[in-house]
Amino acid sequence: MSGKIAIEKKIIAAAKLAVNQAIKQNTLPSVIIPEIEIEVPKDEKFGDFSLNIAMQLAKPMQKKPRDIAEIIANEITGFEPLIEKADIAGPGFINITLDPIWLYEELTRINELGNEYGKLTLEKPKSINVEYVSGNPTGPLHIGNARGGAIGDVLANIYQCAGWNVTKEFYLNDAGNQVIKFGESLSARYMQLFDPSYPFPDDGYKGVDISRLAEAYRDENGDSLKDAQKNEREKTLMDYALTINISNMRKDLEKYGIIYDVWFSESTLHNSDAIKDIVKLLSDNGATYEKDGALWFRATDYDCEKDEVLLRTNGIPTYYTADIAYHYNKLVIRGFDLAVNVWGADHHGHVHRLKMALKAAGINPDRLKVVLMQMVCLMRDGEPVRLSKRNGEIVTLRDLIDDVSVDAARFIFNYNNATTHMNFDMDLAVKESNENPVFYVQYAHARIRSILRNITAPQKDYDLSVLTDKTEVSLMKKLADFSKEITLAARDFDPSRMTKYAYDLATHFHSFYNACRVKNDDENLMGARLSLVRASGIVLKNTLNVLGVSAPEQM
RNA sequence: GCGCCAGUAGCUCAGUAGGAUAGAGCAACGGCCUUCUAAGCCGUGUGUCAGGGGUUCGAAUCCCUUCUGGCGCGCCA
Repeated sequence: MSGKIAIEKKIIAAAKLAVNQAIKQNTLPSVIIPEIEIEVPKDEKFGDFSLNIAMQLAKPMQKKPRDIAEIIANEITGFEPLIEKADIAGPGFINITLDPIWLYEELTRINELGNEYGKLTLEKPKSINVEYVSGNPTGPLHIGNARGGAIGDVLANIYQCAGWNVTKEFYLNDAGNQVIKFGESLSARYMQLFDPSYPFPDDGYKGVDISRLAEAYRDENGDSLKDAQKNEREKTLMDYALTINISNMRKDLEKYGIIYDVWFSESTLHNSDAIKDIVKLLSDNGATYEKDGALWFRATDYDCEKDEVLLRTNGIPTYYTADIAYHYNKLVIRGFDLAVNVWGADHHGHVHRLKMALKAAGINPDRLKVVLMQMVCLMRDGEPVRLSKRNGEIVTLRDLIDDVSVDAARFIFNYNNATTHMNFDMDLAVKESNENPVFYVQYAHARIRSILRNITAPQKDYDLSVLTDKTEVSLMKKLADFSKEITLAARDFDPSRMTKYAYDLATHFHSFYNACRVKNDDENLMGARLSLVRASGIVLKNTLNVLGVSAPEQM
């Protein structure tokens, strides 16, 4: 444990002791003490940390908050040597100013730990499965998958950094209606190569990629399927095309910086007893009934609007059933402590249903966390680009990373909260100009590396207490925030915290760079500043690693 | 109709478990390189936090309600 979290814990402990001491000495009345909160004030003139405990105690103690604050402030310095002073301000805040020595110690720690700095270690690491993108293999990955990929991959990295055992997983929807439709579409396009009037199914996939796959099969294998049974033709073309599509998805995702630990096929659930087992479990728990020849889940018993079909009249399980079996596999059979899914917001209706089915299966629904992300609106020439999957007009992940650097795409997709509708400006992203925040951050890193290349100083212990400039102090404070940012990003399932932190850190570094010259006649000052530059490089690079964005040596 | 997400500066968005005077970037204007990367820094101003109630020492943040936008409510996935 290092950084700001450790310091905050120390201050909270001291505050607790101070309150108890005052109660013991009868200077404050004896009441139940709420959990003590600590925060960093926005304005630096209010000190390093701020406590609001006096305001919270005002009511139960029936005293003025400022009076309580004064008593606590007088006691607290005696319980924690790092506290330089404790002031009272405003309605009753206790503002804590620390001895800056903690910042110098933190700087030393960063430089000692390097790549390992900020990584948390848990006594009992929990296991987490992060599932993201998870597209249908019936077509190429699109721009929405690109956002989900960036969010999920970074989220997984954050948990890794926070000390969890992480599995990155892709759920391949290679079963069900859409795959059958895929086969029918391929078959029709294949037949049209020989007879242009051959009918195409109304609800078929109209994308050009389908025609290309049919052509590719003909070019490789000739016209032998022309006279085959329809079923056989569909099956053969489907298997052929799925293999190609899945391999392309894998390649595109790797290019995008995403490497999965597990590719999980939905078809394995159908081909094993997994679905049968989950249906039996739900039935044994009394959560199902038969109606109209289908098997239903009593979702209305679990706070849902309506019941849901598990097995259709024709005996084929629905997507929902497969998904329940899949999550049973994750949480029970493979035993992950937590399953996190990144889904498009258009699937939000499915979240509660799935959780309730898990509950009916005897699993705590809180062990499933779904991160919903809003749709991406693609902008070109200042106008929204209308996309229609039905007509085959989509912008693919491959198109995107052919135009935009992977670094820019991953950073921009994580720059906003997942909950915000996002405008992705193609022109801006292609421009790769300084309007793009990722270049600002990478430039800071390149600058750091450049300084370290140009200036060398003998290895020795410098007196870091000469780092007193306003920009130096706030940069050191920002560096110490790293592990707290990881903790909060993990707590809130919010990867956008890390891009914001990276941007903020870059700003603090640039300000320092402009205010303080590293190269210096004062040997100690130069050495101390080099330590700060080196530490900034380490933390910035560690942050970029979590984001899966490169940290360039020069630009 | 019911449900989920959102509404903050001209635009794109932050706002840290309710905290002190609501902030960045872009756009506009002015300053800073004979010295470590000017893809940078510093300064100048902008708000009915969608509207209305409530909760309390304190609300952009929590609750209720109205309005606006996006999405969902299939024996599709």
